[in-house]
Amino acid sequence: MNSDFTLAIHSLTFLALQLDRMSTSDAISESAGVHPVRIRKVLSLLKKHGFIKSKEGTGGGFIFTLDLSEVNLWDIYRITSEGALQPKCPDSNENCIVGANMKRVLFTIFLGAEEHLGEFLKNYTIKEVVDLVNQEQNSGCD
Amino acid sequence: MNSDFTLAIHSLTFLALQLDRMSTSDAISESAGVHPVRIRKVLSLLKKHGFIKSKEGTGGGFIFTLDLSEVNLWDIYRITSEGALQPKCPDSNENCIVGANMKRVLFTIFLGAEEHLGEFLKNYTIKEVVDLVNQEQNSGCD
DNA sequence: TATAATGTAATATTAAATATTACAGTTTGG
DNA sequence: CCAAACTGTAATATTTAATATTACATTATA
Repeated sequence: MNSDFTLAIHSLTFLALQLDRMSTSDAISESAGVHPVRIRKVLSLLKKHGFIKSKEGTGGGFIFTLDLSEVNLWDIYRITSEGALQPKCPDSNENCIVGANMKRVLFTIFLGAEEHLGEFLKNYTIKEVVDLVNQEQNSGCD
Repeated sequence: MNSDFTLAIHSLTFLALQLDRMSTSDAISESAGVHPVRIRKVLSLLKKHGFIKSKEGTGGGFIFTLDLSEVNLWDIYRITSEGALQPKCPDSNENCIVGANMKRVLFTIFLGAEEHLGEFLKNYTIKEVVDLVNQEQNSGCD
């Protein structure tokens, strides 16, 4: 799995603490420790789904559009990483009953696993994540 | 996540269909489409946990030691891939409240997610996987 | 109209997964 | 007892996936 999912969570949490103004991809990337182009890529997905809006030009950036408790981690997972749990099996031997069928069997099992994971992730909205971040010791300096 | 987990499932399923004799890493690797050295590495983990035993030398190989319904996918996951769900966050900015705390918050959430996933994986034993493989259309040729 | 931003494609770099090679140790059968 | 067929494991090479970088078009603002 790539880390688009956690980057999306990080970005939305960042935006959640700046609800009154736009944040640039540069600012978010500095917080997350990744390249700003990546932030823009991930956020363009979230924008498509209406979680945030963006504005180009001077004073532009990204800003939350929904209520913090309207966006949960399962929503974000599906947008950024659906199917990522699926193992990338090498082509196995079609002449062996195991090789010929294991891929499909695993696909079915992992599909169920992802759904199950979803039930867990639905329990966390961005609001909860923000609360957890605030509860942690380190209050940062900026 | 690497595919040691699915390789382990594949290997054990292979062994489950050859309960009366030893299977070599070469035979398993042909079924799974990976290098035999990798099979030996993964199986050495399963051996440590008593799921299988091995024998060196002519006529040697690997063989199941437990009942098929004694080994479930959560057992196998923990042995081969525990912690693999955890995202590998880059070092984020300690001067930002989000950057400074997100890593710990995500760690906690993903720990719970993995536990939750475990509850799902416990429902599948190797016996069930074997049944599913047999139910699939393609019966192989070997 | 210069500047500061997003949007996105193309390419380069880095890191992770996997394969390969090499070889020591074990068991078996001739 | 020795050659052949295995496992066990470390070291290295290769491939693939993730990420970063560059480049530049587009949009907005002052």
